Amino acid sequence: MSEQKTSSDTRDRILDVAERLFMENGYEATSMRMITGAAEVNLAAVNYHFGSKEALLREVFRRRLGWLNENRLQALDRLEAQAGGAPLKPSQILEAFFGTLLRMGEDKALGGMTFLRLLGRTLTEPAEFIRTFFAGEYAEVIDRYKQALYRALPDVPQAEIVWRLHFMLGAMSYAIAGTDVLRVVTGVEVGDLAGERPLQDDDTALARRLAQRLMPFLLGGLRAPLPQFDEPARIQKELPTQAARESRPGI
Amino acid sequence: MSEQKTSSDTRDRILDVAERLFMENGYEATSMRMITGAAEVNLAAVNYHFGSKEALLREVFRRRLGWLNENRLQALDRLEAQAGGAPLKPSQILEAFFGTLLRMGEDKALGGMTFLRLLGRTLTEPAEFIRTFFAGEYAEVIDRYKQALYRALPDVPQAEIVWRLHFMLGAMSYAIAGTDVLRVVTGVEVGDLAGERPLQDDDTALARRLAQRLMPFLLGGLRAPLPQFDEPARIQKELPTQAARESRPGI
DNA sequence: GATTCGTTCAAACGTTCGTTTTAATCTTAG
DNA sequence: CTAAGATTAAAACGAACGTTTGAACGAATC
Repeated sequence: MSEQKTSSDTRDRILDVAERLFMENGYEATSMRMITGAAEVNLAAVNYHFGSKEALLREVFRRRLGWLNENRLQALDRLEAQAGGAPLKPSQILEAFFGTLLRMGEDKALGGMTFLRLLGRTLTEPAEFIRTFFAGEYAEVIDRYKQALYRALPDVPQAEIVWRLHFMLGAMSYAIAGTDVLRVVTGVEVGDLAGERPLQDDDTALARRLAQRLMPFLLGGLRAPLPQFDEPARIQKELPTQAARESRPGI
Repeated sequence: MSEQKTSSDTRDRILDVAERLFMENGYEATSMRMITGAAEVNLAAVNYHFGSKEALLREVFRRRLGWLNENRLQALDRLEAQAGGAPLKPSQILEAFFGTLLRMGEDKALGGMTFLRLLGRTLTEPAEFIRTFFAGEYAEVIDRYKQALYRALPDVPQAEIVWRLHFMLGAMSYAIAGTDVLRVVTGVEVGDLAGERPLQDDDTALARRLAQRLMPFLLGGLRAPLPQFDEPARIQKELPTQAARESRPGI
């Protein structure tokens, strides 16, 4: 029961370095020797402290996602308590979900933009153990927020809400992961491209600006008119079936 | 057997198999032996026909992106000719850009959803040779469409348009790549999750449904109200500076 | 029939991978 | 201090990686 409270310096240095290198190179292209070399620890230290490379990646995420999803649930709890049973506004829900994440990008102690970029890229990684891990980590949060959106938008078919949640996750995921792509390929900053003043290489400013621009976009997409189908007419409004059995990864 | 191998038979089988395996496993996690084994060709055939594994990946994309971006430019040419000098409607521009792509998902001869998923996933891969390749392939198309959007939305700061283009690419990229993630992790189809009738395992239907739902979302996001900045006031409308020096990957 | 040339083949190349082993070192409670 | 356990160090493991080699094949050309 008593956790070993070693708080090993080696352990934390490995996690910090792995977080950065996985972000820069991807999981497969990052070798144990690159990690232990950059962290200035022995090669065997990773297997000693974490067991395997896969377990290392999981731990890199666990220490961040634990905080993230806990705070997301708390934010939703707070909003629902304030509303006193009434449905929330979509903007409140998005702010709680995406705002909590984007605030991590401004805080170096929570991983900063390094972790956000890693997360954005890893969500599209096809490796099975990664998808399984994310599905488990996100199951509760996604389900809670989906239910909140169902209540907030009672006139929108639930299938449509699921799709749009999917789209929103993608916009944010790619926007985060892509800013670095842009930087590397072009050598300029996103805001800089269209004439804005350049960013100091301060991730805090990037995270804040990203949040300010992403939120209106997501809200506009979420509340867009429903699509017109060219297929034979079919029921647009589904029952709130308990089909919420699924769990899926999201950012 | 009467089946006769033409000189390009091996080459095409390698490309088709590589396209599928890169999509399923990612570039790094797909070995030459997996590819040549599944294609039932000799291990050395890849290096003989393409030169290297990197060159193989580039060729997998080149044969599809050539068609895609050519058709995108033609679609834009057609619209601009019809408009006779007047700005296009944002919906027309999005339809030309994203619609052309999504139509590839409905056509097996153009790669179908397999290629779309591969594209969506590869765009976030951090390997330098991949980013460099995409930047070159997309430079002209992105620039043309960006200019069209500038003209279509003269009151929106160009920096904002660049950001929103970025968001739209992300929503589409992740939506495509994610449908398979969803299928594998949960064993159910996206539309199925919220009570819709299940899809026959027909990628054509998935591509069409995706397009019908994505387009209103993107349009809603593109036309959303501009963000309010909490930073000191600064100029919102930039000059059409020739900062269009950059080229960047997009889906 | 012999020659040529593009293609396929089996085998091996050297390197790097994640992991394991065994010993040395550090930390700390009795 | 000493014994015991936790951590680090150095070296090696077998497997898999992308690539190269040199010979064999097959269908045209002379």
